[in-house]
Amino acid sequence: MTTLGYAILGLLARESLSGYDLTQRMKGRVGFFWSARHSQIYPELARLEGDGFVTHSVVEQRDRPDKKVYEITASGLQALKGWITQPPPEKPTRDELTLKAYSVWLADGGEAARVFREEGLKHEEQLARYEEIRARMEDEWREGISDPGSPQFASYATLRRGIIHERGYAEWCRWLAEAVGGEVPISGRGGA
Amino acid sequence: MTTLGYAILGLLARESLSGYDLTQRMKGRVGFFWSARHSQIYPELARLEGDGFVTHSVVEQRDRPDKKVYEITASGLQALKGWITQPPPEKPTRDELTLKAYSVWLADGGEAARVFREEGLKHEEQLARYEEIRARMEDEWREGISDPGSPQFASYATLRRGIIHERGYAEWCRWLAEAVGGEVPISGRGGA
DNA sequence: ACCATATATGTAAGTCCTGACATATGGTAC
DNA sequence: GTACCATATGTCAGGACTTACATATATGGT
Repeated sequence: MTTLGYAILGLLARESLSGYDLTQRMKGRVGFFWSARHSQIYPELARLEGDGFVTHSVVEQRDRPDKKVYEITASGLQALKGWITQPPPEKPTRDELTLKAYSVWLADGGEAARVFREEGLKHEEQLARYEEIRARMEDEWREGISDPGSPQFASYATLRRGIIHERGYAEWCRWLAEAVGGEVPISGRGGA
Repeated sequence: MTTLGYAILGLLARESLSGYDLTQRMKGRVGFFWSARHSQIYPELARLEGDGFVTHSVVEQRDRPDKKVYEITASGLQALKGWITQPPPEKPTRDELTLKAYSVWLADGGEAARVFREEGLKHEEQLARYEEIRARMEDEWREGISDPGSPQFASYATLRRGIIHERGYAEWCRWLAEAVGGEVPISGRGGA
């Protein structure tokens, strides 16, 4: 089984979905640190069905094309449960921005500061979006997020991972931008 | 050009190295958030040479096989410099442990706590190794790490990224292990 | 003599993933 | 009418990466 397979099973364990729905879920990586395109999802669903981990039923729709709704089987649920508590194989971290930082000594300080400041902003924006979702979760799911047996708790847990990740990344970008460039471009302080 | 190509150029900009040396550098990801095996490095070196970004000279050795030492060219250095200050394409984050967390509501609390506690420990150990290197750097390179134009500074910057990453990851693992399992196995407290 | 290890350089098969190509239904805007 | 978009499902070519295969030199151990 591939990790993508477990990602799909993880979504289907919460609710039955079509390939199209799965694709939408895999795009918005909120609360879900994995992603895939439909070109990967459809063949994987076929494989999962071949292995007996999911089944599908065709749902006819009036105002849009028919769809295949996939449901997780008992066998699929068992496979998923077994996978969760197995230590993941450690994969090498590949981060292009950090790789750029490794050669930042060759670059112009001002230009480098601009790049790291911009990237830092992106992470701060993502952090803000996550914090917003967190506030909503803590407000609307008060019971769910305190019960480790509920899917709401699990969603909250991945969201916390996202928040910590973005916070750390943004902090590092700010520090590096400051260290290489110094001057922040407020109103009339042209660097030239 | 591939990112791997820039990774290699980034190393060669600091010192000339053989394919074997590059492979060793790419294994120990300390201060360097990228990795590659020799089976990727050798063909990439050939491509870089074909593009005129590196050149090699054969160095004969008495007590071991001869080697090809690669040197970055002016053209290679230019390409590298241009790449550093270009915003990196955003790639989806794929983290298998976080994906497991997304389905943790299905798992046994005790088993899940064990996994996340163990993974947390790994990150704490890596953090300790990084902190050790940091202490040595701050001690031995006092001038280098405060000069953004020195390779020492760049190494220090990537190390800081590593420290922040491991610290955040370990923190999250501890929190999650505590939330799903609670009881930490001290001496004689069998969970059965 | 034989074996393992470190050094040193390559190739090949297979997997995962991306981006592009491909097709079809029905609604809305012009 | 026609063009575009959202829905819906697929295939295919190619790139990046991993694992395994493959070869060669020299040292040190048994």
